[in-house]
Amino acid sequence: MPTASDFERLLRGASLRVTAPRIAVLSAVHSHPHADTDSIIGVVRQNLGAVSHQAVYDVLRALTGAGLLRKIEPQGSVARYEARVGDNHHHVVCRSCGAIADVDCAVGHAPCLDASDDHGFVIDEAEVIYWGSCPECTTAAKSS
Amino acid sequence: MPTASDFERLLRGASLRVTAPRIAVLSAVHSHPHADTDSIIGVVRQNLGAVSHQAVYDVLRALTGAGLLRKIEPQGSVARYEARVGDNHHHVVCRSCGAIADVDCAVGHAPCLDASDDHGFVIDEAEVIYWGSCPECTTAAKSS
DNA sequence: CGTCTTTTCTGGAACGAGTCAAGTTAATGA
DNA sequence: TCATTAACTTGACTCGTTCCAGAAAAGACG
Repeated sequence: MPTASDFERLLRGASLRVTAPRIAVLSAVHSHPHADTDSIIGVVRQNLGAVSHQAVYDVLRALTGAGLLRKIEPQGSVARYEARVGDNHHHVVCRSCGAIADVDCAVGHAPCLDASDDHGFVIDEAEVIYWGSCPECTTAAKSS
Repeated sequence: MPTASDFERLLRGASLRVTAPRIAVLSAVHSHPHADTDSIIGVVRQNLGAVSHQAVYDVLRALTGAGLLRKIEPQGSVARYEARVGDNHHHVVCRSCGAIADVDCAVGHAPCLDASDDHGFVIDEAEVIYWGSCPECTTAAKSS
């Protein structure tokens, strides 16, 4: 678990000003991976007291733009953020409860970039979402 | 290009009532793949005259639920629909203009279902979105 | 340390895709 | 043809997100 000064270094490294809300948001996302904006606002307020939702939205956008956070938004879900960046990993999403888990890239380190016919597109990233049922929901479904 | 009676057959096959709005929506999605809801409403109204947006939303949900349409919603885009269903194909999306093209599954017929570590999830579908730049935007970027 | 400039934060209003609810219309099947 | 029930219309409304204008704070410079 990184400390406040780690986050400060991250921010400076991205030439972003160091502010309490930014540290708090970074910390919240690190400790709550895949959290939606509302939860992040909640966690930030627990640590800092009153912070406007606007500030959190701005911070999230700034950090996402700087590559410090990654935004994911599976179908039917609101925007979620995670702190694991730069390692091209993917996600499993549970159809019934919406739980999200990380999955490393299946076939090696970054092979998903091959499409069979790219229609002339220059592809720079492949985003994969696996849909299914999480262990809890699978168990619940069987026992019913 | 399927005809109205083809669509009628599709609807009956899914035990759905055959109504003008449904035929019009099916037809619109077939002729405008990857169209967003608003465009679909526009096309449907061109063919039928007044149709409430609510009706189109209902129809889209019913048809998606019945497996006659597929809903896709890449990040930063509104919901889009397509009529190619059941063949597990994927999409390339242009980062700058939002263009979408179909891509067949890369590694064979349905291999994407393997994740390296599934965390106990039971996976039934892999959804892949390739991000990049379409031919037009690539050319435009180079020449500038 | 104090001032200036720039960026960020606050609070509130606004936006837009999508949903809800109640009543009417029309497709289906007997 | 009639009853049943699914589908459509209308209009208000929710909710995540963004925009705006002014106030506050951070970093730069003398």
